[in-house]
Amino acid sequence: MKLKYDDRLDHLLQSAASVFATKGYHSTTMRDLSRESGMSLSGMYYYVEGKDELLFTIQERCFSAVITGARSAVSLALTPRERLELFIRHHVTFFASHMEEMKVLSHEAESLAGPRREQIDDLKREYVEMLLGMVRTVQDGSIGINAHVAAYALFGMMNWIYTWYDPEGPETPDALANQLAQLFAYGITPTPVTHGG
Amino acid sequence: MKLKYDDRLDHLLQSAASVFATKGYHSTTMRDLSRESGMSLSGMYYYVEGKDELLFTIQERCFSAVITGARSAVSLALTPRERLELFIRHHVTFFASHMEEMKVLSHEAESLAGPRREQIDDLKREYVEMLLGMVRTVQDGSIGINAHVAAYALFGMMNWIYTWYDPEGPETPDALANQLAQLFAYGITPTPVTHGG
DNA sequence: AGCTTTTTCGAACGCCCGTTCGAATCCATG
DNA sequence: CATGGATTCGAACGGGCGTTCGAAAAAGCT
Repeated sequence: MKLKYDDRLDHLLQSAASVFATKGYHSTTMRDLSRESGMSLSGMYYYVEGKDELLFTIQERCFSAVITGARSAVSLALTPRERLELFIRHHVTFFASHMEEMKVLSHEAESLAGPRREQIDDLKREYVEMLLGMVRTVQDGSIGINAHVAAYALFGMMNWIYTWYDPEGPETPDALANQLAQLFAYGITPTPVTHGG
Repeated sequence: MKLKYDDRLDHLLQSAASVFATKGYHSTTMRDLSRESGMSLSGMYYYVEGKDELLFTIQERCFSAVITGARSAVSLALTPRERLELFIRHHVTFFASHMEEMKVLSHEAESLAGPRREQIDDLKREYVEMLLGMVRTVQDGSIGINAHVAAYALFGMMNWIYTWYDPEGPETPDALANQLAQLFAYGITPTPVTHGG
């Protein structure tokens, strides 16, 4: 039964992500996490080095999943535009179905320091580079909006989700993803032709 | 010399905004603020009730300035589209020229509690309602992107600025504002006609 | 059963936090 | 110079924080 350990760790990480998302990393105490996870205060230290390793592991696992998922989602695209659209839809639906972890990833980006912070920043660079490439390809040399500006604007409208979106509300994650993809491609102006998707 | 008091308070608020923006509200200690402002630890309490009043006042002043500025910027518009464009340009340029306060406003939205939190939330509702109205008017009954989704997506791409934009960098605040306005209106696809600005 | 390894946890430690308070200092006036 | 309100601040308090540690308990093994 070596699963026991991993299960307990997963449970702790899940509880921690939930509390971090609600109260914020710095206002969350180890005693909060103890209460939420059902473990004793000292018991948690059997699974984790300390509070910051908890945050790091949540962010690292979540970000890795996002990147892996994005690569796989995008791989099916036939055109640059479709690649971009699939990237957006993956990011948004992943976000909507992992709100707590994604909020912790987005909102607590500056809460880590040292090597752990750098490791997460490396993942971020990788992910940003991925989108930047797609934006450049779609723009294809045309000068209009700077690729960096466009990429960060897109991340902004996608990551801001955690401040207002309710997955249980009227807008399904898929519908939300579609609207953001369309908005980024064509703006609020209603598209003349909705291209299959 | 009654200006002395107001000047000292402004100085304290400015220092606090700077430190809050850099370290985050909860990781900032009153001793940090004492060091940055040059006042003594206990001396600050002559000007302010406590740490949370400091955050509240920063947010309240900043948000009020944003709303007032937006109203005035928008009042010159001739068409709904121009209203929206002026709103965006005002928000982005204000953001870029008050990065510290705006970061504190955007990033520490959940750091207050109780009546103070509610008062800031009231301002937020007012501001969101303002944009929502403009979006609806521009859309003019067309069904495409939900107005709420569009409005929050726009706030997302504008407020995300604090995570990546460097006002001293190659992109001037005005240029950034133009690009975001264009992006929201027409998407990444280069516009057939760039309308004045 | 006994022995070893894994897992739990109560109790405590040292530190730093926000805040208070009374005394010291400043400073415009009489 | 004397007076009194405005302003500053050193020192301290109580409390909560992250973390540690050694012993207890549970689980695995022969």
